[in-house]
Amino acid sequence: MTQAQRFQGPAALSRGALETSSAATDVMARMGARLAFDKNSEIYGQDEDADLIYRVVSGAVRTSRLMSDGRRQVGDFYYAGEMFGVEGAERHRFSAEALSDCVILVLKASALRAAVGDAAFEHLVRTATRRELDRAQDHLLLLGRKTACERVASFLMGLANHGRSDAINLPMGRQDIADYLGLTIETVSRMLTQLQITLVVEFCGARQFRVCNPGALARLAE
Amino acid sequence: MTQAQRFQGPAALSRGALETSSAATDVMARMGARLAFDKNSEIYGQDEDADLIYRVVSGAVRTSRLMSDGRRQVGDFYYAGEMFGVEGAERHRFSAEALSDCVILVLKASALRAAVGDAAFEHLVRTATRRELDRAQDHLLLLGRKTACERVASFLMGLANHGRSDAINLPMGRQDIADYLGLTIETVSRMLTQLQITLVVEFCGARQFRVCNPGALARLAE
DNA sequence: CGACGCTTTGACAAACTTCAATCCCCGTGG
DNA sequence: CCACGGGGATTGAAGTTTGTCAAAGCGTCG
Repeated sequence: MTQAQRFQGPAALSRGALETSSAATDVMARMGARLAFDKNSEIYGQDEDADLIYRVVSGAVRTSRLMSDGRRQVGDFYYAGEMFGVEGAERHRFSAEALSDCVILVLKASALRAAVGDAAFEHLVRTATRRELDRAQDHLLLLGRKTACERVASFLMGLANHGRSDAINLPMGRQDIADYLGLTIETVSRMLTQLQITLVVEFCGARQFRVCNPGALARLAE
Repeated sequence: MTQAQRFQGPAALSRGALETSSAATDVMARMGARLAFDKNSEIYGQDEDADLIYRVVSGAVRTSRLMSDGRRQVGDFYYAGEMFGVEGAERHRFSAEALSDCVILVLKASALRAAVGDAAFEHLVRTATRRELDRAQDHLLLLGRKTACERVASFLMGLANHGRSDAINLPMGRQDIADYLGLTIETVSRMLTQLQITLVVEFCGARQFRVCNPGALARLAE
């Protein structure tokens, strides 16, 4: 919350695909603080206490870890409706930053626990941690064994499966994609043009695309 | 347990660094089946039910995931005293294989739960899942952003910190190391000789080494 | 309209992989 | 005890992929 900009009144909930249990969702909407973060501002830092629970209302968030020389690994991206910062740990191992200007619901873990009960809270933490682990393990295979083209294809497919509309928006810049995929922006860019040339996807502007050949994309992503 | 070779009578517990709570450890030793696995045999398969809890008695274990064309990513290695296969999920996302001939304690999760109580069991699963996630996240940075040399150095340092003796044994072959680090065996080999030439480590045979310059190793590993 | 930031493209360099040959243990059998 | 055989490990040379550096293009926002 180091960079919180302003409070906001209650607003309609967005409905993400990876929603948490509705009881916890309701409690967060009712009791949580609605904070606005500017693009690229830090939501929580590496090694900070993990005693808060976050949920994206609007905008998008990335988690990342830095090496001392500035190399960065992006852990994951979170979109409207998704919970983040819940990994069952005392302290965060990654920091979280706003990908774009965004609104985040924040609630103390202890408050949520009191509101929904121990069992429901434990279950929520367990589910969230589990989901983080699953994603990290998929990510491991991607970083360890996939080619640049496969990585980019996997990434686009993940986004495409996430949203349900035809035209898919990229909320993040090339540098964020590159740091997520373990590549450079130039390589990401080249692979994107290659996927366009081969008619797998089509871009209208740098931040919006459509999948033309889902089969080919899936085959490339493995 | 598809490849279990023979049952063994109770034996003294080994004491790994990453031991589970002693209550659970005792229960596993008392109630768990002691199974022997031959080198490279499968302990559990990808997408198998995760209703068993495993603990390495002797030998070592790797978890891995295969792509359809044979590329492999090793998730992690587990040594004597360590628990594995506990990720809080319904099904395993990685398979587990014996790195060497080894003895594994196996117990049904439901039996452990009944024996130690719900709270202790939940805590154990939560802790184990959390540890998996931590390791996966470190691994992510390694695969996404470290050079071949840094990866090998990180790997050797991890092993060195694990054991406490001066001479450290490598229970796995070069192919396993390569698949863990997202490299080829040749690159691993080259980096190992480079680390020897620069007097960071010293090998006596392909499977045993000593850290000569811990500071340099840590610096390389970041 | 102009400036700035982000993205794309190109040429070149470096890192890593591939393929192939050789080496080195290490256990086995004479 | 020593020679032999075999699997894993190392080394070398060449090739491929990806990264680096630099320039140009494109869009957006004052």
